Amino acid sequence: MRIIPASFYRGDDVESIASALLGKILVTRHHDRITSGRITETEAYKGVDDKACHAYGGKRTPRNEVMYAEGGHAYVYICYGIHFLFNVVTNRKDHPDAVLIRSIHPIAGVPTMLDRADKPDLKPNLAAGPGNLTRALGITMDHSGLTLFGPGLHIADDGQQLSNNDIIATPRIGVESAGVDALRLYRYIIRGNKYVSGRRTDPRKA
DNA sequence: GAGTAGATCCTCT
DNA sequence: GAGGATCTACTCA
Repeated sequence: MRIIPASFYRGDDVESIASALLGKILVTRHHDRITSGRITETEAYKGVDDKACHAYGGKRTPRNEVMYAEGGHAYVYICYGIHFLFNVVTNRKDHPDAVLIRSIHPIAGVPTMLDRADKPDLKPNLAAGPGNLTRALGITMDHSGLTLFGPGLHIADDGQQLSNNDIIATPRIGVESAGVDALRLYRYIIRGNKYVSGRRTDPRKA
């Protein structure tokens, strides 16, 4: 198991990076409590040209400033006032691409995750969906701006390989206000994996 | 099993 | 003051 190097995040093809992150291991350590899980669902957000992206049109605010940092940083923000959402910043400095990590398959520290999520036993939704994921892993605004190579937060590769057949691309969730950009196949999930957010309504049906 | 509505509060305009 | 990259419980078939 090795920590993914900075070069992995600094390419300019955020779609490739988003699909390549599937199967990798996301690890957090907080007060010596280690929690980790295999990434099963991601979404690509393609910088200034993507209407669903916080940096669309070059928008730059204190909140999204981290997106303009060099690839390999964590971008965490609060959504709907209650959920933390965890993104991986990609591309070079001043190119604000990001990959939203939506779901993991819990591996290490399951009791800790259950404790944080206030759930009695392990179910597929323990860390499925971006809000549930950050809650289970203990990710908060304190993690925003950190690099993904430190002891408290990193993404590792345990050598597992996924073929193109194992990966499904779908439209992203919850971004219908982004018009045609909402239809782009920028969401990636592992085929047949239970540990994926189970939103039951398709935002495109309307 | 599928669809709907309410909770909740930060950020930006 | 409006809107948002969500989640969960509830209702209905």
